[in-house]
Amino acid sequence: MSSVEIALGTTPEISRQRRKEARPAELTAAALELFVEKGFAATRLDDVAARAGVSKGTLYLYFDSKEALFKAVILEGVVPVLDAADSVLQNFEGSSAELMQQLMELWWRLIGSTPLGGLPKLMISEARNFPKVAAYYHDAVISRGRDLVKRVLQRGVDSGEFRALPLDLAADVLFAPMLMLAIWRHSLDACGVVARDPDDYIKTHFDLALHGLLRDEADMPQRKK
Amino acid sequence: MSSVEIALGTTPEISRQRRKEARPAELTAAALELFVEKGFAATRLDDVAARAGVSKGTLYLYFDSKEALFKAVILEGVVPVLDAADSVLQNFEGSSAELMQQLMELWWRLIGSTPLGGLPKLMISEARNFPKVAAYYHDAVISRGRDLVKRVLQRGVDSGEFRALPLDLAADVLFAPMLMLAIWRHSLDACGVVARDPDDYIKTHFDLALHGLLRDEADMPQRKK
DNA sequence: TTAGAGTAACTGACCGGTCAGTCAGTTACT
DNA sequence: AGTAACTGACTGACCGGTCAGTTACTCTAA
Repeated sequence: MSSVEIALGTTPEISRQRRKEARPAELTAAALELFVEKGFAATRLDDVAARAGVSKGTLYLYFDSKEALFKAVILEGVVPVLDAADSVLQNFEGSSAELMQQLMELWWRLIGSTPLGGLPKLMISEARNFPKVAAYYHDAVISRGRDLVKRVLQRGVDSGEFRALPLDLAADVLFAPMLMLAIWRHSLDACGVVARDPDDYIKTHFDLALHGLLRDEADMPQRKK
Repeated sequence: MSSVEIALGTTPEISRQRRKEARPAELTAAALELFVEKGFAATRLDDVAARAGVSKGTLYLYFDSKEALFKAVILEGVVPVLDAADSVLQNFEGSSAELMQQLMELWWRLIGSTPLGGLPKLMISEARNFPKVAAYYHDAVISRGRDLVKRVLQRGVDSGEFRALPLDLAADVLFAPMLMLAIWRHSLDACGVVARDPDDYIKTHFDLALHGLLRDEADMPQRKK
């Protein structure tokens, strides 16, 4: 017994007491993966528990029901990252184009490319089954994210860097390709179909968002034609 | 009995014989709605049958299993529209910008805004549960759609109208906002949250796609600063 | 230091409701 | 009378949720 503890090293308190604190996060992490992979209804709680290394009974020590687990998965996730983004925006010095790029890369690094990147797919799939949770997610994540993008756009418009555009609409349009990239990864890409390179994709998105498809109209007529 | 038939009008063959042909489409239409709303696993076949106005037993006269019904829902849908788009592209005379706008509006009118607009959400949600179906959908719909967009882009590049860009990536980036618009409608929008106006959204997307965010760089320096 | 009482954390067999899938029987048409 | 189309009660597997029992740890007292 005690020999085992010693063999494990200098953290004998890791068992039981300590696990009790870690368990909820372990369980929601396992649940996030499986909900994203299979959907809420098709995920069995036995599997969630097994992936977290416990039995189903233990799961019910920490969450009242499958739905409570789902809520916890959604609620725990993203808010701190939005705070981080907020402060980046606050303190940034430089062009608004650079700022926008920074924020999109931040999002991809901290959310899109991590397990949290499954949340958009999950929320989209289940919104109509859990309208209350969807409403929370909308207020706490979506509209806050949209505001963030809008503020970047406004900053660019104010400085004369960006054209004036309907901010709400432009924010959604500009973020849509990022969301689709994350969604792709957790749906068709995950069953061995494509695999575009995320960095190239983001680069192209950014190039298009800034300059558009058209060749520069101002010097088009001067050249020829 | 026969009085009922007469009362119903001039199509007495509408019952039985005639219905037998119509049934599969009625059932897949009902199934599409419910699969999109609730997801595949959470949809009960009793409900599908009820929405199509028949009993569950009848459903099994036309489809071997729930999974077969799902496949039918996916397979029947979109291919004819892609053919239509193909021929628009073939015969179009005018700028490539106009062509692209035409095709996106066509897509929105014939797919995005109709019940078929739920397919992207459905396929995204279920791809990993039905990798075979996902592979078919990828080949028959996605990569064909992407090729379509790529050909429009190539046309624009050839005529000197568009800048040269990586076509695969640009096609995905440009279509992403359209997909997100359709997905939105069937997830968060459907539980009374937002409701951006689709026409305005598409207009903004198109404006951005062509011109980008930046004010025209060519005459920026000339003006001031 | 250690026996052993006390307890927090965890387990997994079990229960009951739900639902995909079946089929003997019914209905509506020829 | 014959039959194609349809029905809905039924069944068995599955899974969310429960709880009596087990394990691993702590604390106390001799």
